[in-house]
Amino acid sequence: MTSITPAAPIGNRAAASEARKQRIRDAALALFSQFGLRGASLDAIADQAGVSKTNLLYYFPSKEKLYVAVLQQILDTWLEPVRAIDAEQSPETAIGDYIRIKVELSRDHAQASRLFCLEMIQGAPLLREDLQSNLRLLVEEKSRVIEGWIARGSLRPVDPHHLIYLLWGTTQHYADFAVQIEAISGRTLADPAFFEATVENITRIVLGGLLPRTNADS
Amino acid sequence: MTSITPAAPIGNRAAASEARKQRIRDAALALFSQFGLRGASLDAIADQAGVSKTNLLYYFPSKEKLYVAVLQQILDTWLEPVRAIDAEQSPETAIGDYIRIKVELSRDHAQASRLFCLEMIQGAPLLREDLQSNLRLLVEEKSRVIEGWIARGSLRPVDPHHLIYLLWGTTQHYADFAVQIEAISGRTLADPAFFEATVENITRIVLGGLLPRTNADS
DNA sequence: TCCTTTTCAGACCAATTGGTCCGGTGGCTT
DNA sequence: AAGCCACCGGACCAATTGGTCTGAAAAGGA
Repeated sequence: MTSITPAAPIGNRAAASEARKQRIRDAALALFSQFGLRGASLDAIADQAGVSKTNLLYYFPSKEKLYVAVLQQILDTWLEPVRAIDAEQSPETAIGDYIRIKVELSRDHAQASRLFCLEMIQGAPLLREDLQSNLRLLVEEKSRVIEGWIARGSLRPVDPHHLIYLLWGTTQHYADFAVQIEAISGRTLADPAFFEATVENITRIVLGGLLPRTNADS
Repeated sequence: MTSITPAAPIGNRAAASEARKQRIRDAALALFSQFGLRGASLDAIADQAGVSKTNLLYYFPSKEKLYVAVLQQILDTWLEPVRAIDAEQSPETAIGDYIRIKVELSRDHAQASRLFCLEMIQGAPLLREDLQSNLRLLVEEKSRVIEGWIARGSLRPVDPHHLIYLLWGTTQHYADFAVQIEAISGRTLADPAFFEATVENITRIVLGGLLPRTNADS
């Protein structure tokens, strides 16, 4: 409790320990994201992490604690792009940037995206509080930014909530349904051309719309 | 094997039997969609269905068989709206109708949507074949319809695949992430006003786009 | 050096898992 | 009436589960 972690060198001990914990978290993410909290066994996680089950339980005192630890590490990463939305930017660049970053996340942290999705499907028993307070406030804040754009005339009228849901749903889809997408189009976000096409098409639909433009509407 | 099911009256016996099977399937859908294949126990399913575990295993010889039976019942329902897309329709009504039907599905069959999502996240080990053959062909067929619209000038250029993914992802989102949406906006698709707002906003964004219309582009 | 604290693993445990066995019960045909 | 057979449930089983206990290396400070 009163231990002062030595700042500079980080004793070999602590470093190795932290590395082990991270290996365990990574293994847990891989298995939890595939089989869920109840579906993944500690044996399998310990095995994949290359440590004994006892050792795993030494670092994380229970399965649920481990699960929460993994989730927590994800959450911040996930909301970061939302926080970055700024009223000073033009809606074009703000939304365009957001789409690109979210698709990058779907490419680079697909497992995290899937675990988050799993947790939501199950009713988010461990995150509900967080959602109702922090996330809600964040969304309200960004909604006002969007409403500002609309009032200023630089965005056509739309309910900010539904816009945010559409952006979330669309971008997450490329991580969570990667198997389906690969089965259908034979491509993956790992393919740079497909990645760019994804960003480009989503952006074009959301910003420009699908219907041809007549010069007779607002 | 050689039994000929009596067509008209359906003996009390067979009717009760079928009713039981359906109750089991419903219970299985509820629990599988929440905890996944490995996370849901046969005990819990039998309990929720109001039958003994032995009786459940009498109708469905193994857990996996039951799981597949439930999935199969979902698949057709799910692809129905895609099949309905028709080249003769205008893209406006075709896409508008599709969005409305999918949001209705998200409202009325949220559990089915979630189970489908779970299966995808896990890599769809039981559906992979189906995806690579049937679904792929269906998507290719509808892609050509969309390309026809574009060629005809009634739709702005877009990659049909990404358009389909966007529609899937957005509409599914309201079922799979219902908890999140409720935590943030306090509304549910069960609320008719919220349902209409959802359909309306998605349609407006996809068809009309967000950027204000200048009279200086295609 | 000695002693405390951290770190780690093998043996073990009670509970739960998917699934089987056996014995019944009630409807339907002959 | 009689017997066949679809139907159903309680007892049971081997395997796996999350988690504990005991005890020993391996540091690190004195």
